[in-house]
Amino acid sequence: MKSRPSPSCSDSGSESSEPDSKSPEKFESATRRRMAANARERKRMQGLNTAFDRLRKVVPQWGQDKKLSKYETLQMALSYIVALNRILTDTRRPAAPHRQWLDLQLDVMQPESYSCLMRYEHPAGQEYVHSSFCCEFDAH
DNA sequence: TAGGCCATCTGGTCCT
DNA sequence: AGGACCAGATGGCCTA
Repeated sequence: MKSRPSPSCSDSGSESSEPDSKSPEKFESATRRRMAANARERKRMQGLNTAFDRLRKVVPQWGQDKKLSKYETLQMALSYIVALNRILTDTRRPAAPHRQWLDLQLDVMQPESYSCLMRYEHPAGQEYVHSSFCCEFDAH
């Protein structure tokens, strides 16, 4: 959890404009609603981040030192789905060996999609990291 | 130090 | 009316 920036008014809901123009009751009510809305928004974003974390776990990743950003995660998921779909629909190929997906993936991915990842120098140097994909193939 | 990424707040809009 | 969702603004943290 990060420290809260709280630009003007942390959790209190700013209501910076004319607090005197409302009755204290209304002002309090508005403040409570704002705080509740902030809490809901926080919870919603936490749920979204949880979903991103789950997505990161099932998406290929080179190296474990740096986790994919949200944008990179979405790009990788998209490319991954396309690659898997291609494996499934390509009738000319025999069942792909475990690592063949990488070739397919890089084949499918747009340069702008993976350029941010290429610093990992995958093939020669590092072993790409992915668990669920191999599990999928092991299961079949 | 600049730039990227992120968490949080906030106001607007839409829906129930 | 109130909740969910969204996008913009803001400021903190981290890395090159």
